[in-house]
Amino acid sequence: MKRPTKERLLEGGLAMLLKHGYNDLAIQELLVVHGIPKGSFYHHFRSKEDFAHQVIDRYMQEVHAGLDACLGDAGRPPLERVRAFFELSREKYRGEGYMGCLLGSLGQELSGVNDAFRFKIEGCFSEITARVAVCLEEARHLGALPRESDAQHMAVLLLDCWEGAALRSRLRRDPKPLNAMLDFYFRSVVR
Amino acid sequence: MKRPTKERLLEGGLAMLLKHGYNDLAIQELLVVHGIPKGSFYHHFRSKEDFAHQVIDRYMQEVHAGLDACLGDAGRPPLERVRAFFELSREKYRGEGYMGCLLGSLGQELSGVNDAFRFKIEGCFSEITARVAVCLEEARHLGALPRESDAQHMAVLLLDCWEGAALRSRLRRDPKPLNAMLDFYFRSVVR
DNA sequence: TAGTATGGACCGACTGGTCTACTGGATGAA
DNA sequence: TTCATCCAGTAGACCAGTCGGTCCATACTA
Repeated sequence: MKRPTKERLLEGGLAMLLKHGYNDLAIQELLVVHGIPKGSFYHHFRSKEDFAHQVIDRYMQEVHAGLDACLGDAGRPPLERVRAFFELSREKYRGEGYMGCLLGSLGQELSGVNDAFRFKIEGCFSEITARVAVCLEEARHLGALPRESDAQHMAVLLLDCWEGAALRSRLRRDPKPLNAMLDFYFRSVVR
Repeated sequence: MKRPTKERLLEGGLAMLLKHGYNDLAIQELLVVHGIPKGSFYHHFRSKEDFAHQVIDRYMQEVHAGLDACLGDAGRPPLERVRAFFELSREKYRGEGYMGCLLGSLGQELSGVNDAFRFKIEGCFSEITARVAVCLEEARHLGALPRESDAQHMAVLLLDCWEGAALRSRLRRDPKPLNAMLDFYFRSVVR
C-alpha cells in the first residue's frame, strides 16, 4: 500500500532540497532514491522549477498548520503562543539534523537570479509575519507589550532574526543559535 | 595597463558568486565576461572550489579592513564603532544592489553538502564576532552595557540577526530590514 | 633561455527534459 | 458477466546542451 507517487516526490524533494539546495539537486538522483521513473516525474510536474515551487507550497502548508496549532491556543498568553511556534519550528529542524529553514536557504540561493522564487519566498515570509503580527497585536492590547509597539514591525523583526539564527544553526548543526535568539528577542521586546 | 588576471578573476568572481551563488556560477561565463581564457583560470586556481575559497578569503580581507577602520576609531564610544561597522557593510551592500552577504548566501547554499565550506564560513563568522566582542567588552567596561552582559554572546547574536536581515534585504532589494534590525538591537542591548 | 602566463580546442560526465511504449483499473454498453 | 475502451500513471531509453576540467602549443618576460 504505497503512497501516491506525487506525494512521495514532494516529500522526498523537501528533504533533498533542504540538504542540496536547488541547483545541486539532481532530479535523476531523487528519482533513483525513490525508485520512481522519469516519466512519472514529468507527468506530475512541468519542470524542475515547477517542482520546487510545489515543494515550497507543501512546506508552507506545514508552516500554516504549525501556526494554527500554536497561535490558536487560546488558553495561553499571546507572547507564549508566538514563542511556541518558533520552538515548534526548532523541533522540526532538529528532526532534520538542524539544516535550517527551507525558505531561507532557497531564498539565499535563488533570489539573486530568479525573481519568481524571490517574490514567492518573500511572499511566504509575509504570510508568516502577518499571522504572527496578529498575535503580537493581541499581546499589545493585553499590555504584555509596550503600548507604542508596532506589531507588524516586530513580527518582521522576529522572523528576520530567526532566519539569521537558522543559518547559524545550519552551519553549526546546533540549536543554540535559535534558542539564544529567541531568548534575546522575547527578553528585549517586553522591555 | 590592465590588472593582473588573477586579481580580475577574484574580483569578478565575488560579484558573480554573490548574484548566482556557487552552483549556478558558470566558470565559462565568468571567463567570457572578462575575456580571459580557460587555461588562465586553471593556471591560477586548482578548481572551481579552490577559486570560491579564494574569493571568500578576499571577501574577508575587505571585512577585516572594514573592522579595522570602524572598531579602531578610538575617538568614538565603542557601541557607536560597532554600529558603524554594520552601517559600513550596509553601504557596501547598497553598491551591490542589496544582494545581501556573500557569507550568508554561500553558507546557506553549500553548508548542506560541503563541510569544507561549512567550516570555512563558520570560521569567518567567528572571526568577525571575536573582533566585535572585543569592542562590546570595552563598552561593558565603560558602563555602556549592563555589567552582567556577555560580550561574546552578544556579538554572536548581533551577527546572526544581521545575517537574517541581510537575507530579507536581498529578497526585497531594500536596506530597511538592515536598519530595522540595527535599531532594534542597539536599543535593546543598552536597555 | 627558463619559467610563468595565455590561449583555446577538446573531453567525458552529467543535466533537465522529451518521447513513445506499456500497464492496470475504472467505466459503460450489451 | 463479459468485453471493449479509455486514460492517468509508469517505465526508461534517449537527446541536446552545458558543465568543470585537461592538455598542449604559444607568447611574454626576467
